[in-house]
Amino acid sequence: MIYFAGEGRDEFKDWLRSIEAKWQKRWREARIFEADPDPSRPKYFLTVPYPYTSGPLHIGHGRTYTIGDVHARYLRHKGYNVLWPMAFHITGTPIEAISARIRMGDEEYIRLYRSYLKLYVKGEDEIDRLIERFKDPWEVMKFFSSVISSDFDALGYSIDWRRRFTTGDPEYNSFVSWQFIRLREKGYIVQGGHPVLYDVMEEQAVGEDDILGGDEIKPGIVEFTAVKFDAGEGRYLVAATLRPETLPGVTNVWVNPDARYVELEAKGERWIVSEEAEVKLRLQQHPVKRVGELRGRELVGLRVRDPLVGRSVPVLPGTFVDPDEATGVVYSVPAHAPYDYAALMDVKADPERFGVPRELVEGLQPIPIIRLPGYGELPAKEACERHGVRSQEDREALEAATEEIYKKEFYEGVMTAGPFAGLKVTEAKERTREFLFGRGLGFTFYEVTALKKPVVSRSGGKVVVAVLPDQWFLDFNAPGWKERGREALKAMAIVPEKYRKLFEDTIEWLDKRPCARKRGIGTRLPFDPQWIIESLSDSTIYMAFYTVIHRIRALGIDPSKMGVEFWDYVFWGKGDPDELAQRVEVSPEDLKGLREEFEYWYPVDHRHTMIAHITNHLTFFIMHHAALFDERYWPKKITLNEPVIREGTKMSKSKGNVIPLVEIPKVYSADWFRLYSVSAADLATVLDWRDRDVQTVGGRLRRFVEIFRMVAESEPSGERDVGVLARWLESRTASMLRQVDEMLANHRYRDAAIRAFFDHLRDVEIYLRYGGRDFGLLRKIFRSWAVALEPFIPHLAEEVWERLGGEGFVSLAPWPEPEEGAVRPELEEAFRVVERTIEDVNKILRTVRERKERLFIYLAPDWKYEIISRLEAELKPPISQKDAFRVASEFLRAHGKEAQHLIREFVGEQGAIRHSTPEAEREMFSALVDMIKDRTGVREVVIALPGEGVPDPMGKAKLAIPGRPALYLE
RNA sequence: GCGGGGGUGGCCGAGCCAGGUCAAAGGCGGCGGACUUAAGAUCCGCUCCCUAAGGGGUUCGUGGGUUCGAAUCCCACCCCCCGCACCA
Repeated sequence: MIYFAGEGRDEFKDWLRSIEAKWQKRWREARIFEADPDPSRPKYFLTVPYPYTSGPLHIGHGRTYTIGDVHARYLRHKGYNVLWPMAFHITGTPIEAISARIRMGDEEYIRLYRSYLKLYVKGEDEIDRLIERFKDPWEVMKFFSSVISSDFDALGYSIDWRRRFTTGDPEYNSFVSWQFIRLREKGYIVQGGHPVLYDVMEEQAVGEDDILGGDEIKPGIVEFTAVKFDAGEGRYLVAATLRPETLPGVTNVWVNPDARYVELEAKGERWIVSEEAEVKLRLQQHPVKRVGELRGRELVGLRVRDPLVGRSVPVLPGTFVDPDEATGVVYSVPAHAPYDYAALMDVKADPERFGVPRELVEGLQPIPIIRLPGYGELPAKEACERHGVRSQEDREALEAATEEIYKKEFYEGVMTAGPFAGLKVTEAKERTREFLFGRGLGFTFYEVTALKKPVVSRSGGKVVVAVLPDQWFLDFNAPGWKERGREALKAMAIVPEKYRKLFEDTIEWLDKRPCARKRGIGTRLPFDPQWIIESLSDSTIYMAFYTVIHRIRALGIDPSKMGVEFWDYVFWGKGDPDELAQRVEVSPEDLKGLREEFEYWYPVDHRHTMIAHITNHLTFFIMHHAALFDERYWPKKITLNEPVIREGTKMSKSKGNVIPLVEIPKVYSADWFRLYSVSAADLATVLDWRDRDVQTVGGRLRRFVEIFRMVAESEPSGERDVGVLARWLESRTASMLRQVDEMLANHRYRDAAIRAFFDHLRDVEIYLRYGGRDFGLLRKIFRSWAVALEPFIPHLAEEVWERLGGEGFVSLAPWPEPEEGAVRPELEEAFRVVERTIEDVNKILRTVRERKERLFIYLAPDWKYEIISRLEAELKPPISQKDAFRVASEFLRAHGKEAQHLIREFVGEQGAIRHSTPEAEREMFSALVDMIKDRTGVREVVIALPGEGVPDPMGKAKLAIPGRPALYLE
């Protein structure tokens, strides 16, 4: 029979793959996962975020989608009409950037994409052809969405593909336009200034992946405080600092003597800054005009006045000053800034060398203004000494010293001078800024920060910070929005619950968020079409789009005719459907059908994804639903899973240890992967992909198939096994069905997979080895077992189901509900009693280190079970000996010492004596004699039932207690 | 720094919310055995320390506390990981 596993490993894998392909085809042909409204059944709308189609997915994605699929499949068994749709995300810059780089001939990228293509297509020619096509972003997206959907099919995901779309489709654009128009009407969208990284050459904003060195140098934006030092006659030397609170300690101002400075006309004033700063000021929306140029050294000796305490200080030369950092002018606080301290000492030591008149610097002394625990008056001096700073050229040592002082003073320092004396540094900093800004004496100056400078874009342009004056924002702090968001969250289930706090905090922390960019793929802002809606902002309520897109397409509605009224009607039920129908050129019935389908499926019952999405996507998902929909359409539940790592290390492109999803069915198999990825870790645990463990799961899977083969090929004898082990296995099956049901309902996927597959497989093995061979019974068990296994290993389950004569697809079979009384706890406990006894025997054997041939097992007499039942019924911990003796007094009278011994045992264990019924224990021991022999290695096992007169040379029998028979080995 | 999550036996990892059945599931690794010409696969046993009969001792980051009883609750401390945005 061809579908059975062959002998070798590869044959088994081949067989698995062949049945997987077979069932995938059958599911597709029978369209069993296409979900349509059915008022007769409860609906369940499950979504997992659509993938971004810039490259192949990996097993981390696979874990998340598999969990979603397991849940969808489980709920179909529970009678739900389950909708699980999928689409593809193409919005934003990455896909466009890929094409741009391939067009530019970027070797690194071409190599990367060739390696991706190799996963899917054969032949260098074909790869070349595709790379050529990838110069068009649409082709990138088309290719990857197509292969990703094949990957999903190959893993057996039960997706309704009719609703598939991409976020670049015209219908989607119309939908997102509606969303933004309505958000704006509600006052949730505002416009304002916003700093961004900006390529001076290309004259456009850049993201991290547009920057050379990309993710390694971590480019960012930092806020300096520009401080205007009055040079008289309307001229100001504009210094910039990260520590405005140190202004009271200023002793001088530094300029780089060799750098070029410019004098700018700004708001009726003259500002002096470095030449490099000029363009930055302009980009940051300061209208400036160059009116003069000068060398840094020309400024030396100039006296300027600080705007806070009004001290007159000289301008001095500092070679450490970088003209390309902020304004290229810094003020000096030698008491608290190591650079300033070192530079000041340099100048004072040898003024001539710096071309400074001695009298200009002679009197300059550090001015302490911050008290710092653990330091003296001059923390900067101490830090310089500790780090071995010899001059202002010791960059490395100075950086270290600066970092030390900056951090310490920021968090621990207290001002001792100036208008904010007595305040903490953090507070003084804010107050100083307010003071300066309020009086026009300072402003925020944005600068690029990075681990390595200079920061240059991939196209070679210098990257600076620009302020966009007309950036569009989602204003999460708009009146009422957050309240609704909090309410929505409150009503929602979060699984695992421990992540709820993070959602709550994220909602609080949300402020204005830029929601559009000038580049990339996506939907244009309807009210300002030069902007393209940013990719997280256009993916917040798209689950609603799934409910109708397939119908819109089937009806052939022209996207350009839809307009806001169309979506108002579909989602809000607003407007006159007859009139609208005419406008979009469909029948009123068809239009109403759209509305009805939306109403049927909404709200989203369940969204599953990875925890990384909490602080962005998922919170927006909640917020936008809160903004645009009625309470009854707010999402009901979010479940989350941690990521996947491999052999203890993170997967990353650079390490080359990423396992692409497409390889899974080739190297392993769909069911194998599914079973492993669900059983190897809880939702809240990082899944460590270990090949050793994966192999173990494969081995178990194979064992399952072998047993199934035996069962399926067997001729049912017609004779029913009524032995205790058969009854035990039936009970185990019933309890498995109950437990797995409950576990899956509560998203305990790992526990469910272990119980349904591994534990139950072991039970079946035990039955086959030590019990009977009632194949009729086993067939029955396999049939309900197949349903419980179907969410995890759907292909194998279908095979089992079909082979055993199940009707239709097991994927659609109802969950088997065990009859009342099908679970027999006393049998299951009796089995455990036997297992524990085996452990005891082995412990004895190990301790005595002697070969023993024969094992006597003496079971306790009925009256001992009666004592225990009585005590259990009447006493709860803490249990005193006195109470126990009182409760069991009649037994004490009847059985004396032996009863006393038992009661003491009970008190000692505080009632925790695990046992079954006398009948079950006796039957089970008798039935499992062979298992006891196998596992202990003794040749003969004698089960001594009470009163049977079995020899008891050591008088052990009286020590027997319920759940723990007495033992004698000889 | 702020916010969040954690620290369990050689390793990974359950248990902790609802304290007792916890020397602590399961897997991996290791050791021994069965099977086999052999290897692999599979199966069985063992795998903190002591122990010549199922016993005892010491363990769940560290130190205290609550309790008849703590891996589980409380306090303090130490250490690790993640997020801090306009980016998918």
